[in-house]
Amino acid sequence: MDTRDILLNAALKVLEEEGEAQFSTRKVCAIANVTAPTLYHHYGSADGLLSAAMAEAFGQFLESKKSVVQSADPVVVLREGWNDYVRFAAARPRLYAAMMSRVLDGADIPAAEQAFALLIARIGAIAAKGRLRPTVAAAADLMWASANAASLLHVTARLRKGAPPTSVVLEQIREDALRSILKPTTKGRSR
Amino acid sequence: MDTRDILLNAALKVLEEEGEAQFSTRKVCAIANVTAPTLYHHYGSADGLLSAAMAEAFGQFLESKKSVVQSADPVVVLREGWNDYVRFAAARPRLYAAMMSRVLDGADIPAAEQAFALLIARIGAIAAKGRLRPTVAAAADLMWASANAASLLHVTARLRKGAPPTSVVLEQIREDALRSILKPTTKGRSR
DNA sequence: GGGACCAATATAGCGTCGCTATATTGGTAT
DNA sequence: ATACCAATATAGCGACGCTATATTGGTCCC
Repeated sequence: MDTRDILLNAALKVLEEEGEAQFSTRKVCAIANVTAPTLYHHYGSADGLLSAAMAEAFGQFLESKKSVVQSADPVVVLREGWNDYVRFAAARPRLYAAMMSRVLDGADIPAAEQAFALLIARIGAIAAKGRLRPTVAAAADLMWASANAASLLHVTARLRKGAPPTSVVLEQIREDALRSILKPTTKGRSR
Repeated sequence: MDTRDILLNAALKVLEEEGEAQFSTRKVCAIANVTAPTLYHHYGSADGLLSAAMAEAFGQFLESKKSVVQSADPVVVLREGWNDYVRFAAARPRLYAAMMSRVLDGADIPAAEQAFALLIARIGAIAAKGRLRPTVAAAADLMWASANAASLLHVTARLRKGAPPTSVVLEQIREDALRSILKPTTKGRSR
């Protein structure tokens, strides 16, 4: 593993274990056993390293979403993608929070846009089968919003008296969103 | 207006106009025409001032929510509260993003907890009329998540090709959430 | 093989950040 | 008047992000 990757992994480790607030170039350099200019040689700035780490996280996550699902039913694919998204946030809450903060800050993260594009493609597949009720764009907004809503419940457990969301609530959010974008066929929710 | 309020307003100005990333004690001090120790005398730390500013924003917002609604129907009250929440995020996206980032960072913000408590109280009023389907806690999670989901659509317009969410999508999110927590009476959604 | 070149890394230090030890002011109570 | 205390200022510390400069260690060309 070359120095560039060592730095990236060190950054991801800090983000995942301590959160963005504790992130610093010095800490990353110490973990990577490298001096400051090395970091700047490879990543240009602290923000550059941060962006690269987020992109890497988003990229890995995207890859897992692409590969895992293998159903012919586009609704199943969409649902599993939703589950993947929320599982990711639940498993690595600090990293998810950092990514969300960056999105909120208005930074453009290519991997995030690719993930959104993948969502649109998957919803397009549903539309192609004539099973979509609203426009693809509206449906994508709805599904994306609902996945983030569910993720937020995981990450902000503390605000809500430390209680993690029940699986019933999570399924409700997911199925509400799915139901509202799908045409009401008899086997609307294939479960 | 005393020095304490001048500092608070300066902080809110920076947050609203430049975002949390540009926030610094020196910048706030410069705007307030005050030196560093004055800030620390009144707020203890940069984080303290930030928290106070968020609390103030949340407090104003909470006050508007308390006062505006005046219906006897608790469902109407809940819906208007939801609308207020989302309108706030849409009108002051940088401030909303900063607040959300702090919640994501795990800080405990009394005003945010009060807002959540108010939500629980309002849902409790619905439960008292026997119109609630799930538990109050589950319903609160659902409504809170859906309001933040809708707010996120406003704030993250850039990620989604710069398109703000359509009012149709926003209403869909809101009514989906309401429908899923209310018992299916004939006049379930009073609209 | 011996320079020429260039990417990679180190040393050292600049400017700014959050924060604080200390001093000075100005009002208030005794 | 004096003592006290809240409020504000001066000045400076340590940690931060970042960079000017120097040194290493390959790789290519002749």
